[in-house]
Amino acid sequence: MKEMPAKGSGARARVMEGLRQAIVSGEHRPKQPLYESSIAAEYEVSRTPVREALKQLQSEGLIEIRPRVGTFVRSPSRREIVELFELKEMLEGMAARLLAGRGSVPILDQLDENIEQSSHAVERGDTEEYSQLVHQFHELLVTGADNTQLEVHYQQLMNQLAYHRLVSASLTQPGRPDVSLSEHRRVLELIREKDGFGAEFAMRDHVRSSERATMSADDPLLGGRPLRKEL
Amino acid sequence: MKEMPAKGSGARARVMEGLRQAIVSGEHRPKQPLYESSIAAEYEVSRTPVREALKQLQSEGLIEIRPRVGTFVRSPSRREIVELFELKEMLEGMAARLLAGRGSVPILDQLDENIEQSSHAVERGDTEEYSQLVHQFHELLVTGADNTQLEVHYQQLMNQLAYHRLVSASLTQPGRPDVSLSEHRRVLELIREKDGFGAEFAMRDHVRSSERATMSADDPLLGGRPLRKEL
DNA sequence: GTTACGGTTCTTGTATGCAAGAAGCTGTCA
DNA sequence: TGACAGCTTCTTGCATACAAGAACCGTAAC
Repeated sequence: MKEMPAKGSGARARVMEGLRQAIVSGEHRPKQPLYESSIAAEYEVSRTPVREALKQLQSEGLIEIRPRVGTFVRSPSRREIVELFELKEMLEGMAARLLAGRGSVPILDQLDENIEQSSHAVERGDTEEYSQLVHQFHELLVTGADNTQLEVHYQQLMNQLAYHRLVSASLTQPGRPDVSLSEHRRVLELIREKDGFGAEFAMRDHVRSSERATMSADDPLLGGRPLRKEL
Repeated sequence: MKEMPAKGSGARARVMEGLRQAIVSGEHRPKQPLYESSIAAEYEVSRTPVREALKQLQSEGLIEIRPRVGTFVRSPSRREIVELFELKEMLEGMAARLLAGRGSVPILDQLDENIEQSSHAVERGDTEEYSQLVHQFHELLVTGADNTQLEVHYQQLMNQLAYHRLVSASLTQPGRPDVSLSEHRRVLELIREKDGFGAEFAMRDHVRSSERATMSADDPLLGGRPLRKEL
């Protein structure tokens, strides 16, 4: 009916990308209802592609569809967050080990560059900038592992966590950025030394450390209360 | 239109469950086309719930939808299989470690029982029976870790691998069942001793050992050719 | 005040019709 | 014989109409 081609391929893909972005970024708050008809109107498509997109997002754990009732943005419980961090620890540890085993690849230079920029950001006390660099560091690591399946599961996991929101909150704790940065340095060092298991465990330690910092921080989108009190 | 209630809830759930089972079990062979209209007719529903089910199965990596062309059962490439095993190693290692950390839980007795039965099956040379017990052992381990997120990712991974098919093939190699069983014993032993990291690494070693056996075995559903030659 | 009941109005679930694009076939021409 | 253009016939993609169930609100009885 409408001939607006918009972006890439079909209507469903467009809707899914838009919704996922909106949910992960926090634009759509947890528990918020998502009406098929509203979304359809917003994207100027019919309900059919919207429904298909919603079903896929449900598979990814981002939303919850209660039959004949409604669709809602899902917010992980405290227990789920702990579980997701446990998984994150394994996946990122795996990434570090695999990357160490790949020898010298260009991505290592990007990681060096990241550490360099992070160092400056921390010195300046620019937590917003550092927060993004942290995100990039972890992304580079997982990408550099060169394992597509790992990447897929990792992305799904991170979407559920709405990770960048959490980490931003954790970095406001005094001293946390310095600790975080030195842990990043240590991981990269071991990767450069091709010490696979050393890198894996340094990374796993780092994730646990980051988890502790995150869980004791306040998340502004969860009502500003510490996560440790949520459940 | 038809009032056959069949199983549980809605048409989509029924179709999805049926299709997933058919694909994972090998009833639908790789590369085989799946026509929406045929499936709709088979389940006596319209194309709409079928389409939604297919989209979800695509998210899980079981099928591939080529727009305006058709839907096909996906078969992982050799590279993907290697990647999936690398993930499996981490996830099952994690499960063993978590289970060791839980202390004495009833599931440990089920694992003992499993080892007991496995022992008899191996002695009798009943590889079919042992194959199922292997499957159960790994399932029990992951379930016993008591981490829902882990379970979800694990199940998704195993569905993609069509794991039980692969493992059946690997167990036909002479001596393999004995090695496999003794590795299972070792893992459970370390779990009983509450040695988390010991259990994790014993399990990871076991998965790698199992991977090597699998990759050199013939898979009857992949044309009977060794996987190592596929790509 | 509280509770039970009925109807209204939402929501999502499913069926169906039509459009768009891809693959393959067929006939023609060089 | 080989190649190419056009058509036929498939497929999925999307839009729309209708059905079914859930939540909610108002009313009446206790």
